[in-house]
Amino acid sequence: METGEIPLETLPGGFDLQATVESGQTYVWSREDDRMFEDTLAHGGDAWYSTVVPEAVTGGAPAVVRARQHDGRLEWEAAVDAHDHLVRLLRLDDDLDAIMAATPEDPLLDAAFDRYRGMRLVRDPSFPCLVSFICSAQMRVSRIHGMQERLAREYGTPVEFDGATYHAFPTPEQLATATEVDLRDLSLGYRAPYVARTAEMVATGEAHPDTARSLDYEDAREFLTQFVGVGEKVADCVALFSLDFLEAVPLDTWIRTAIADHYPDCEGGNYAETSRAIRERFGGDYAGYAQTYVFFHLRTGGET
DNA sequence: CTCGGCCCTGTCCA
DNA sequence: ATGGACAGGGCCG
Repeated sequence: METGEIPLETLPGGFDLQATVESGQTYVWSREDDRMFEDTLAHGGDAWYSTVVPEAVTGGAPAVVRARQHDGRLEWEAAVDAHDHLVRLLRLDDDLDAIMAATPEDPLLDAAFDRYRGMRLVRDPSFPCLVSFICSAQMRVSRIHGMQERLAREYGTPVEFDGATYHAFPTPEQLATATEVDLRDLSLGYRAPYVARTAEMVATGEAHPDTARSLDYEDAREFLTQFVGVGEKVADCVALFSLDFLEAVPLDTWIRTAIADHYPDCEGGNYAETSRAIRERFGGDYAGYAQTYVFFHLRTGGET
């Protein structure tokens, strides 16, 4: 096992591991203490979290990475040198101070940024991100998380680490072997055929979410909606949480409520129009950061 | 392009 | 105990 630590005090804008991985933007991390991801962060912030870096990223075997925030450092244990993986997955390369400075002054944004100072966006591997947000339709955080764990256990490559067995998220090829009925048995409900079809599309080479990286933001969102089960909202989630489009603002029910209550002039006739207006209001290039803070602030009972 | 009906399922609450 | 509302949408006509 390799170990290491990343000092956090010099990191611009700081870091909050628990808020980052439990805020509903990523479903590839789990708590080592097996506590569920709840709707609020009730359980203290120095727990160990783990993820399995997929083979598509390592270029070799999937690699278990474990990390916890403790005493001003991000400590890690892994099968490989995990430093670069952690920087990439947890966006430790973002200058959070600069991002907040580039975001307009606004009572709601200020309150949201204050409440979870140090929370960062994530940079998930694209296929797991795509599948988990297809599963997110009309679903709570803890249940989405449960679905992803069942998919990994059932179809993912088992990986031994530190005396325990972990499971990588299934590759497109592995997941494409699942039938709609198989996935309904894992409680995916009406999302089962969407996941099966999308896995098949990626496995056969019909389309890959990474292709959207080379497009302009709005074209990328449009490109991503070709996957079955992916509308504009889910496409925005994949663009923001995996493909580095930090300007993407997923219009979920929480943000729609915030728009109605705080920015009614941003309500356009359709998704694209509203999205453009609120993106502008949130400062443009890093509007997705503002969205994620506001979303989490409101979802966890923040005053409006 | 917009609209409404419909979809699985666990949890919460009357 | 038990039924209806609800939860971070998308598909189809």
